[in-house]
Amino acid sequence: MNYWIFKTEPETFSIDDLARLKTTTWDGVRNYQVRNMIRDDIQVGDTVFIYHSNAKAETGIVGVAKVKTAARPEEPASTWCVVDISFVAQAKTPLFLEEMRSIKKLAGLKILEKGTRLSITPVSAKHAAVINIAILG
DNA sequence: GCCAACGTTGGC
DNA sequence: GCCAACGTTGGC
Repeated sequence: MNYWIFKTEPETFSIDDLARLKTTTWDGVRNYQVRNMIRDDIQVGDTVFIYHSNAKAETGIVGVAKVKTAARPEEPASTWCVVDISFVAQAKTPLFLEEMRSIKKLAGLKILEKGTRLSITPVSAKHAAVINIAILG
Protein backbone atom coordinates (compact mmCIF):
# COMPACT_ATOMS: atom_id res chain seq x y z
CA MET A 1 0.00 0.00 0.00
CA ASN A 2 1.38 3.34 -1.09
CA TYR A 3 0.75 6.95 -0.22
CA TRP A 4 0.37 9.94 -2.52
CA ILE A 5 -0.30 13.63 -2.51
CA PHE A 6 -2.81 14.77 -5.13
CA LYS A 7 -2.72 18.49 -5.80
CA THR A 8 -5.80 20.39 -6.75
CA GLU A 9 -6.73 24.02 -6.96
CA PRO A 10 -9.64 24.42 -4.55
CA GLU A 11 -11.37 26.86 -6.89
CA THR A 12 -11.49 24.05 -9.44
CA PHE A 13 -12.03 21.05 -7.17
CA SER A 14 -11.76 21.12 -3.38
CA ILE A 15 -11.87 18.67 -0.51
CA ASP A 16 -15.38 19.99 0.16
CA ASP A 17 -16.41 18.96 -3.34
CA LEU A 18 -15.01 15.49 -2.72
CA ALA A 19 -16.75 15.26 0.67
CA ARG A 20 -20.04 16.08 -1.03
CA LEU A 21 -19.55 13.78 -4.04
CA LYS A 22 -17.98 10.93 -2.01
CA THR A 23 -16.23 9.66 -5.14
CA THR A 24 -14.66 11.34 -8.11
CA THR A 25 -12.64 10.53 -11.20
CA TRP A 26 -9.24 12.18 -11.08
CA ASP A 27 -8.95 13.35 -14.67
CA GLY A 28 -7.27 16.09 -16.63
CA VAL A 29 -3.71 14.96 -15.96
CA ARG A 30 -1.57 16.21 -18.84
CA ASN A 31 1.93 15.39 -17.67
CA TYR A 32 3.64 12.18 -18.69
CA GLN A 33 5.44 11.59 -15.40
CA VAL A 34 2.15 11.87 -13.56
CA ARG A 35 0.40 9.73 -16.16
CA ASN A 36 2.99 7.03 -15.66
CA MET A 37 2.53 7.10 -11.89
CA ILE A 38 -1.20 6.71 -12.31
CA ARG A 39 -0.79 3.92 -14.83
CA ASP A 40 2.06 2.00 -13.22
CA ASP A 41 2.27 2.76 -9.53
CA ILE A 42 -1.06 3.79 -8.07
CA GLN A 43 -3.11 0.86 -6.80
CA VAL A 44 -6.52 0.22 -5.34
CA GLY A 45 -6.42 0.90 -1.61
CA ASP A 46 -3.60 3.43 -1.73
CA THR A 47 -3.98 6.47 0.50
CA VAL A 48 -4.25 9.91 -1.06
CA PHE A 49 -3.63 13.17 0.75
CA ILE A 50 -5.52 16.01 -0.88
CA TYR A 51 -3.47 19.16 -1.21
CA HIS A 52 -4.89 22.58 -2.05
CA SER A 53 -2.52 24.54 -4.26
CA ASN A 54 -2.78 28.14 -5.38
CA ALA A 55 -5.18 28.63 -2.49
CA LYS A 56 -5.96 32.07 -1.15
CA ALA A 57 -6.52 30.87 2.40
CA GLU A 58 -4.98 27.48 2.88
CA THR A 59 -2.21 26.05 0.79
CA GLY A 60 -1.59 22.61 2.20
CA ILE A 61 -3.00 19.19 3.00
CA VAL A 62 -6.69 19.39 3.75
CA GLY A 63 -7.97 15.82 3.72
CA VAL A 64 -7.60 12.15 2.95
CA ALA A 65 -8.99 9.94 0.21
CA LYS A 66 -8.53 6.41 -0.98
CA VAL A 67 -7.90 4.95 -4.43
CA LYS A 68 -10.97 3.01 -5.54
CA THR A 69 -10.14 1.78 -9.04
CA ALA A 70 -7.20 0.70 -11.12
CA ALA A 71 -6.02 3.11 -13.77
CA ARG A 72 -7.99 3.26 -17.01
CA PRO A 73 -7.70 5.42 -20.12
CA GLU A 74 -9.39 8.77 -19.96
CA GLU A 75 -12.46 9.09 -22.16
CA PRO A 76 -12.64 9.65 -25.03
CA ALA A 77 -9.92 7.07 -25.61
CA SER A 78 -6.61 8.80 -25.14
CA THR A 79 -3.08 8.40 -23.96
CA TRP A 80 -4.03 9.84 -20.57
CA CYS A 81 -5.11 7.87 -17.54
CA VAL A 82 -7.51 8.34 -14.67
CA VAL A 83 -8.36 6.67 -11.38
CA ASP A 84 -11.37 7.04 -9.11
CA ILE A 85 -10.81 8.12 -5.54
CA SER A 86 -13.26 8.30 -2.66
CA PHE A 87 -13.50 10.60 0.31
CA VAL A 88 -12.14 9.40 3.64
CA ALA A 89 -11.84 12.41 5.92
CA GLN A 90 -11.38 16.12 6.20
CA ALA A 91 -8.28 17.26 8.03
CA LYS A 92 -9.20 18.23 11.58
CA THR A 93 -6.23 20.55 11.35
CA PRO A 94 -5.04 21.36 7.82
CA LEU A 95 -1.32 20.97 7.40
CA PHE A 96 -0.21 24.18 5.76
CA LEU A 97 2.76 24.34 3.47
CA GLU A 98 4.67 26.63 5.81
CA GLU A 99 4.27 24.15 8.64
CA MET A 100 5.19 21.21 6.42
CA ARG A 101 8.46 22.94 5.63
CA SER A 102 9.14 23.43 9.34
CA ILE A 103 8.59 19.80 10.35
CA LYS A 104 11.96 18.11 10.34
CA LYS A 105 10.45 14.65 9.98
CA LEU A 106 9.00 15.72 6.63
CA ALA A 107 12.42 16.50 5.19
CA GLY A 108 12.73 14.90 1.77
CA LEU A 109 9.02 14.91 1.05
CA LYS A 110 8.79 15.23 -2.72
CA ILE A 111 6.26 18.00 -2.87
CA LEU A 112 8.54 20.20 -0.74
CA GLU A 113 11.45 19.92 -3.14
CA LYS A 114 12.24 23.03 -5.11
CA GLY A 115 10.78 23.04 -8.57
CA THR A 116 8.39 20.17 -8.03
CA ARG A 117 5.29 20.95 -10.01
CA LEU A 118 3.92 17.47 -10.48
CA SER A 119 0.26 17.25 -9.55
CA ILE A 120 0.80 13.82 -8.01
CA THR A 121 3.82 13.00 -5.84
CA PRO A 122 4.70 9.91 -3.80
CA VAL A 123 4.84 9.93 -0.01
CA SER A 124 6.85 7.44 2.06
CA ALA A 125 5.13 5.46 4.82
CA LYS A 126 7.15 7.39 7.39
CA HIS A 127 6.12 10.73 5.99
CA ALA A 128 2.54 9.53 5.71
CA ALA A 129 2.49 8.68 9.41
CA VAL A 130 3.71 12.17 10.29
CA ILE A 131 1.11 13.77 8.03
CA ASN A 132 -1.66 11.61 9.48
CA ILE A 133 -0.82 12.61 13.04
CA ALA A 134 -0.65 16.26 12.04
CA ILE A 135 -4.01 16.40 10.31
CA LEU A 136 -6.06 13.84 12.26
CA GLY A 137 -4.35 13.57 15.61
C1' DG B 1 -0.03 39.94 -10.62
C1' DC B 2 4.88 38.58 -10.62
C1' DC B 3 8.21 35.45 -11.82
C1' DA B 4 11.19 31.18 -11.21
C1' DA B 5 11.23 26.76 -12.66
C1' DC B 6 9.65 23.54 -15.41
C1' DG B 7 7.53 21.07 -19.65
C1' DT B 8 6.30 21.23 -24.52
C1' DT B 9 6.61 22.63 -29.22
C1' DG B 10 8.45 23.31 -33.60
C1' DG B 11 11.92 25.12 -36.87
C1' DC B 12 16.10 23.83 -38.46
C1' DG C 1 18.26 15.86 -31.96
C1' DC C 2 19.15 20.67 -30.52
C1' DC C 3 17.41 24.61 -28.47
C1' DA C 4 14.78 29.06 -28.46
C1' DA C 5 10.35 30.42 -27.74
C1' DC C 6 6.37 29.74 -25.56
C1' DG C 7 2.98 27.95 -22.11
C1' DT C 8 2.00 26.37 -17.38
C1' DT C 9 2.41 25.87 -12.48
C1' DG C 10 2.22 27.55 -8.08
C1' DG C 11 4.33 30.09 -4.13
C1' DC C 12 4.58 34.54 -2.82
